[in-house]
Amino acid sequence: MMIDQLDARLIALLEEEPRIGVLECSRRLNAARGTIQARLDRLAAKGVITGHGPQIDPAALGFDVTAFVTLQIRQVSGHVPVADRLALVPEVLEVHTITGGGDMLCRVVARSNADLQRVIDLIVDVEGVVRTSSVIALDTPVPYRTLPLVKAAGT
Amino acid sequence: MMIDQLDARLIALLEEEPRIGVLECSRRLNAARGTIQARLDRLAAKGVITGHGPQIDPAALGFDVTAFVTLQIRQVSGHVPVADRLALVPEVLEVHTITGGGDMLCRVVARSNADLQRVIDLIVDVEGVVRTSSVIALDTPVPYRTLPLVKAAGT
DNA sequence: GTATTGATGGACAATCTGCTCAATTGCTAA
DNA sequence: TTAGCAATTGAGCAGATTGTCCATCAATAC
Repeated sequence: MMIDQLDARLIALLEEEPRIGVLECSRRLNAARGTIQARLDRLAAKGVITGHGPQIDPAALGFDVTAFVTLQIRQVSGHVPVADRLALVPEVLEVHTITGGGDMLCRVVARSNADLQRVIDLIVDVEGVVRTSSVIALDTPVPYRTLPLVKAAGT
Repeated sequence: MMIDQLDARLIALLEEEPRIGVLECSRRLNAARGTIQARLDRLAAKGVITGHGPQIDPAALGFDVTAFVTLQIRQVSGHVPVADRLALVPEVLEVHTITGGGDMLCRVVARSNADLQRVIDLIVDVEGVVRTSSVIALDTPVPYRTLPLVKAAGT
């Protein structure tokens, strides 16, 4: 879907100050309230904006350790049942299937390095998982963001 | 930081239906409005809730391809300048330093596989980057989520 | 016994929302 | 050029929500 400058500025504005309402947005962007409302509805309808939920920092909850676990699975049964099992582990935040022989990559968090071992054991125990290899994220110089992308996409 | 059941239910509620306000939350959770407001303020103050901005789906903007690029950097100058340069690329959504010899892992998106080549070239061109190896995310059986973690953390 | 913290219920004015309407603008196609 | 369509605009309205007070109360810590 194509978005224009107004959309991009709207998203950027909401990203920076989410508390402001539609009316305030319209004032800041020099547009009518109806326009802003229409834009937001469209962006939501097209799936660009998937939600407005609160963003949670796992580290603030005590899950200081983030790791990326690459796992090799048995090809026989496919990856769906494996993904379903992985989804049951709360510490698994994200699962992707990736190129390179039906393997998967998942992002996990844990309370400590020792706790990470427990989480990894949970993953290894999943039926169909053959082997895992994990790397620990030491630091996150660039935390997840989409703003630059949105600005770049705004035509 | 410790959170209790009420906090967890509050976050879960907002995650599922972000549009509802504080008042509606208090009704659904059988608590006073002031309580909910205080909880939200505290969660925000403690850094558990980092923001309420709109969540953007890069795929809906035309960035259908997601890849994870592991990169090896020259140790000499450290990773900070490299991260700074990577942050300038809009398609780079996230950068971590990881275990395994000062390497980095970044998540990138692109409009197509051909476009991914362009993005990777941008990364390779960054001063200090020695080599890259990337895996493409074919599917995402479990998209990024924190809800199960929050529920598990709620004491 | 006495602070302290968090929860509660109530109140107020000011503001915002959802919704509708009619007029206007900008752009496309005939 | 002109007709037509989609988007934008400005305006209005009733109802709901917000921010911000306050006094009270229960549980906990000192």
